[in-house]
Amino acid sequence: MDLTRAMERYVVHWGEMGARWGVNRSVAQIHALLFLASRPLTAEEIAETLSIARSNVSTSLKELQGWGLANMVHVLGDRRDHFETEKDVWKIALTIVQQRKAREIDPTLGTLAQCVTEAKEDPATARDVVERMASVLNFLETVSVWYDQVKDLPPPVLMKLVKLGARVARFVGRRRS
Amino acid sequence: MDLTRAMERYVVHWGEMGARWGVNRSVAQIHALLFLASRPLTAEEIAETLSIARSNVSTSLKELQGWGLANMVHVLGDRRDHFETEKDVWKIALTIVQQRKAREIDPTLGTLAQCVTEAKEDPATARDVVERMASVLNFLETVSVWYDQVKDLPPPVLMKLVKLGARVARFVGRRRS
DNA sequence: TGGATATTTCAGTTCCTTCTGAAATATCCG
DNA sequence: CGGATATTTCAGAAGGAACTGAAATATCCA
Repeated sequence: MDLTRAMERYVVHWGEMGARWGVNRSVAQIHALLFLASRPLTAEEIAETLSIARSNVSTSLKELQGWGLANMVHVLGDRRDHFETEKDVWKIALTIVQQRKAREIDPTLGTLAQCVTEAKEDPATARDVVERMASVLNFLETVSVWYDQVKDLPPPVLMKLVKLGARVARFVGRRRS
Repeated sequence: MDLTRAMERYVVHWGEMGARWGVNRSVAQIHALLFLASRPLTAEEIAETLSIARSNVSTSLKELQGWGLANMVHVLGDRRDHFETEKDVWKIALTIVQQRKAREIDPTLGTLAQCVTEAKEDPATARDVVERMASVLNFLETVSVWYDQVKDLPPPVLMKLVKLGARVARFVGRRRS
């Protein structure tokens, strides 16, 4: 696929952003490309457009599918697999958050809970240390519960919630200043 | 410093979490150690406790200070620099978000704005492509503005906001089901 | 001032992830 | 079936971030 200068810049930047957040650069670039593309793309096209090896595209697409960020679709009369992605930014963001929560936060909750339990039983671990561990656990649990409660809201409602939060913030801010 | 089993596990896990989010493992481990520690630590102590090179600790501490996540303090009668970190999890979280926003989101807003402008002027870039770029820009701007409005709230108020959001979510959820 | 202690810098090494190209496998269709 | 096309797998190469140890620098105090 031909990329205009602006599109190329977008894709490259997205790749860099991904890299900074622990996402493979190729994976992030491919996702950006699929997001911009006006039609599903074949792996071959992706490889050519981004100048990366065909095999790399194959692996990265698997990765994206695993994250729920790319779908395989078929075009009538074309044997090849085509790929597309969700175009609603809010939905994409929610998917990413959901995945990272499931893969990283939830296991962390488990580990931290164990650490706290173990630390409590161990007299060698100072009380204040245990309390700090517990405060992190509590923080992550709070954020986690909150996420589970808002995650199923449709994007427009979510948007309103955000704006509501901002309004409350302004109100509280005025009272404090 | 001596680490109990639970503490060691905590520190190691935190290092791994950091690595997954694009934070240097040593940096994350050091921050976790300082967070747990009941008193400021010297670089030497940190190096020994974590079994990493003294020079590595030096660099990592600089990094943490740059993020506003570690402070140098001095202990009476001790020439060496000691380091400590904020112990309030909410404050730590806000600091991290703030830093990542400043370093990554804000520059991205600039780049995206340029991409959109350029794409709009370029007839070779399809209209729907420009619109998708713009939707990402808009999304990041919304989140950004929201953050700027809530970032100065004291943690307890923030906590209430989160709970309020959850309540609204339940309410909306009930109406929809 | 000079020796001792503490810290930083940096070139080179190590380690790990990512990427490639070739081969293997799968799928399609005449 | 068999040739053509498409996809995946995987061993090795490349590249880059992180780490180390040694040397340089800074700081302190007798």
